Amino acid sequence: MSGIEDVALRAGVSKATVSRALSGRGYVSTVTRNRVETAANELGYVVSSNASSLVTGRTNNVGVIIPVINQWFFGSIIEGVERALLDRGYDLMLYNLTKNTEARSRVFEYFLVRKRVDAIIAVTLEISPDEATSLLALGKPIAGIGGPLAGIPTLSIDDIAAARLATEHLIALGHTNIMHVGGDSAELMDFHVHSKRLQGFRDALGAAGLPFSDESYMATHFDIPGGYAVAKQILGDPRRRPTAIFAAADEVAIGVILAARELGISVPDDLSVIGIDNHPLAELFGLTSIAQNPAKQGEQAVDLVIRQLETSGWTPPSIHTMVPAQLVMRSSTSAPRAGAQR
Amino acid sequence: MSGIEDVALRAGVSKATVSRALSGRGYVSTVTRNRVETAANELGYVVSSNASSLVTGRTNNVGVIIPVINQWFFGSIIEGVERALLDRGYDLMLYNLTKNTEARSRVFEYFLVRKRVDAIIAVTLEISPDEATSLLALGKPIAGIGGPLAGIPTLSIDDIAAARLATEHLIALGHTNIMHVGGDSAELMDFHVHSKRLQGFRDALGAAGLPFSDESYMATHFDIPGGYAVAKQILGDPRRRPTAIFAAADEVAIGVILAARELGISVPDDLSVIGIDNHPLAELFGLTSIAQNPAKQGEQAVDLVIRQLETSGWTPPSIHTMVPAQLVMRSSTSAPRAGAQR
DNA sequence: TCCTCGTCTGCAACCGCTTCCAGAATCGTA
DNA sequence: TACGATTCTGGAAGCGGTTGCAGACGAGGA
Repeated sequence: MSGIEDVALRAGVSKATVSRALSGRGYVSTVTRNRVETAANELGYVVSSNASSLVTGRTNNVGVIIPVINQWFFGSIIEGVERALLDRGYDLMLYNLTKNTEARSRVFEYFLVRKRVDAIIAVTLEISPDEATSLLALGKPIAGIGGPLAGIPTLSIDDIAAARLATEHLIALGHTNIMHVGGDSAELMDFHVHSKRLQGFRDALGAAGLPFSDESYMATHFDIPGGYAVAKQILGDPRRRPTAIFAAADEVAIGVILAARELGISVPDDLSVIGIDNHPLAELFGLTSIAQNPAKQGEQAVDLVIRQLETSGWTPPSIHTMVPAQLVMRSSTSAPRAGAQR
Repeated sequence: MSGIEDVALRAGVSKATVSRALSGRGYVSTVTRNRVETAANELGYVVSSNASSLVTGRTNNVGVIIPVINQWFFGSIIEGVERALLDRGYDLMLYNLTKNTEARSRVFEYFLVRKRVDAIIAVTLEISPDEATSLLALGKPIAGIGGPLAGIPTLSIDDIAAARLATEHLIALGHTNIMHVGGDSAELMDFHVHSKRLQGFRDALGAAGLPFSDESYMATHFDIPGGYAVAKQILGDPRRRPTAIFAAADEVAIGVILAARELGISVPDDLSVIGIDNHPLAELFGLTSIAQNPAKQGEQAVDLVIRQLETSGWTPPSIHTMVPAQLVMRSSTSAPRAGAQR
């Protein structure tokens, strides 16, 4: 492990010049730069990011706080963030923030604080006021996916609009008896999501003059088994069965489709199903969906914090940005069978 | 941002004593320690891990190199690794090593080298000899999940045994016409996996005196659509249809089940299906499987590197360790229908 | 010709902590 | 009482870089 001194010796220059040559800061003549570079290569020299960080105050790390890893939406975000960070020369430090309060407070009180990250990306964080305060108190660039979160710039699809879009699609097809299967608010996702998608659903129903009641909505886990379980209940009673179901996520929708198949209910002839996400499995199930792109949201969040880091003085508006989401039509939705309405 | 000097002043001691008091190394009287601690708390002091790393040479980071994030097996590993690392006071630096050669070499030549991690966990790495050399050259503790990998300790289930176990289960039920759907070797997984699971399949067939031919095996993508697509082919021709399919992964197996359902083939009456993983969705599909626990494998890998880091002189044997995998019986396998054999 | 300015380089002072070393204080025991 | 061992503390030297400052040099302008 050779140090900068060794390179300096070998190149016949001072440490300062080596530093300047290698980092590209300050004046260095071309010939000197080349000498330094070859010397560094020959020695296999690589700067100690610790030493460098110590004086510059920059770690070139970005912390990512995320509540779940093993789920399409979250995994995609991580992939997008990771790629974008590496492209810009930053490393990704991953913190899986579960509801486990012990590990949770440890992240806030211990890990994030030790001056190890330059910026933070918080993904669909259900955050307590205290936690928000500690985050802000770090004085570091932050961006959130999900939200809105007071005081920090966030981005996500417009959940209300997406839900409205999905519902309107069903209404436009002629459905009047539509149910919504949404997220359980105890789930570990930004709780706004669930209420907003429900809100969009209600808005669309209202705008079309369709009734909304307690029976129009059921909550479940945000995954395939969750959708399956609740659909088994909903579809079990033929007299109460809707002609269409809007699921708050594709995974839930797929569970619904599986349940319908098991019950001999044809999709879309007897039941139209629509979800949100455009999950990779949507194609296989012919699932009509509202597409969003979590990987891209990750990249955008990276842009937000990196730009803040690299253009001094610039601060993004602490505002919630809506990214677009479009309808992707497939075969799980169609006009209701004639006479199928109650 | 107060430094150690401020704490020293406030506590009326020297920097050296503050350092000792806070790190718990060396002699410090109880009363002094308390004074230092309250001073530190009052100032909200927290050590700069950079400065500390610079002198100790320890970063308290562990790098994780992983080819895929958004898949159950890999996501689970990350979860397990993350939890185990945080428990031990280490941070997780994530490197998603795709086949993209540019990003790939960047990880090897740039990121891993900058003295930013104390150890490395490599997950199912298809690694070139050059890359292996650079990894070893870092001189840092490494552990791998998957493998074996020359020169580094690795761990995984015994793929041959797991495949044999799965196949033997089918044979014990009375099946004689069994097909294997395995991974595409172009896939981004440790290629050993595919060939080993095929090997275990062949071994079991051979041991039972059953024939193996080109028609006994098909390769596909290691996911649900992959299993679905290939099963559509396999099951499309009733005369060639096996009575049982051993899929190399549960996701593939689920794709097979979905295809079978669509073709009106009853599982398990007309077709038994078994997979490997015990994926969370296995339950929903009643899928019999060989269970493995990737999160736990992640924890074990962490143990391997951390122990190496913390007990000086200790080096784990550069050996491949097999972790257990057991049969989980569900409803997707049964004896073949009488007379169903060719 | 002289001066100014931009380019290039080295010296040395840090960045914030850890740790070696030496000296002081306390303690146990001969 | 004396003395070695043990506990406790501070001074100071780094860890490996970056950067402000100043000096040297060549070129262009007055």
